[in-house]
Amino acid sequence: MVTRTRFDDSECPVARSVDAIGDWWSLLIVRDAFDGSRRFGEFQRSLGVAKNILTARLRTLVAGGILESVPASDGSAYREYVLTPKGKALFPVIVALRQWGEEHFFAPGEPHSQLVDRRQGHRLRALEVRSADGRRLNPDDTTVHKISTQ
Amino acid sequence: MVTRTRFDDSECPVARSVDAIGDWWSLLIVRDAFDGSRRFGEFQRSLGVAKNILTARLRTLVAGGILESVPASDGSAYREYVLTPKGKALFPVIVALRQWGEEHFFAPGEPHSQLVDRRQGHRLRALEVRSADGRRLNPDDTTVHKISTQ
DNA sequence: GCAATCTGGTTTCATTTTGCTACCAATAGC
DNA sequence: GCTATTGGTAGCAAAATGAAACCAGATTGC
Repeated sequence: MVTRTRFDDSECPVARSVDAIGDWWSLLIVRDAFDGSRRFGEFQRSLGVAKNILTARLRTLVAGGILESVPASDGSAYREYVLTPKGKALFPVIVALRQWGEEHFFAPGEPHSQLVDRRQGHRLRALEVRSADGRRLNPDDTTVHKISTQ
Repeated sequence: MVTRTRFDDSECPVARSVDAIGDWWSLLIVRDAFDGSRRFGEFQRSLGVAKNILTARLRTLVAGGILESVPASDGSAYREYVLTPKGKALFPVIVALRQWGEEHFFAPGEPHSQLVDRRQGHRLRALEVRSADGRRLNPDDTTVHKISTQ
């Protein structure tokens, strides 16, 4: 699961990312973690996922360095799952998925949960893909160099 | 598959997005489409996926309005699969996944494919989550309003 | 114009993953 | 101590996945 080299495409960063979080539950677990869920039971109630599946996903995410298992913050003997820096770096991915979903899966005016700026309570600005010198880029303005040495 | 209300979380845009593209192959198909793949055989060779699975995924993506089946651009009788506007709107998602992958799954100097600005051949700027008034936001600077009427 | 090949699938079947339910040990509350 | 909650595991049925064989229509070579 963690090292799943199913095809010869592994020099692509997108493929490695998808390998790490590209299944139905993992992304939603990460989303819940951003929303403040920490405990096994919180994830389980929020997602309605079977417990054995949740166990497996949490283990994979911990093994992948996306979540970390830490002592519970309430002083009890239980554990909590919190995002590592690597996990927090998924923020733009979650925001991108959220904005795409808002735009394409809800009728105008249809209610949905909303991610807002804590300071002002406003919706976020739409993500923009930009060049190194700051121009806004559309898909057609970019191209993939097959291999590069960073 | 298209309407898979597996849990009561469907007012969340992230969940609907993940429902549409959140499996291993769909995101990679979309990535390939951004990279210029159009034909069944191109996707199949690029991904190494079983043909029956690819058939199913392409059908789901077309049904979801992400890809569109159009007559082949070379004048032959075959079909091609191209991104719809809704599919092209996934660009920030793919870029976010790519940048996260570059950052966390490659050793410094390890070669990988790279998405570059076509005009200058430079790497893209890292995506930034910003508030409506332009401040850069970290995960902790945001919060989720459970329900909102757009 | 005919055979050979290529494209884009479908079918079949074995394997893997998922998900539901029941169960269970350790902890917490009282 | 007794009971409820937390955080799992075990067993099993159903669904998804994947490999391989097969196939029809389009295209190419000659």
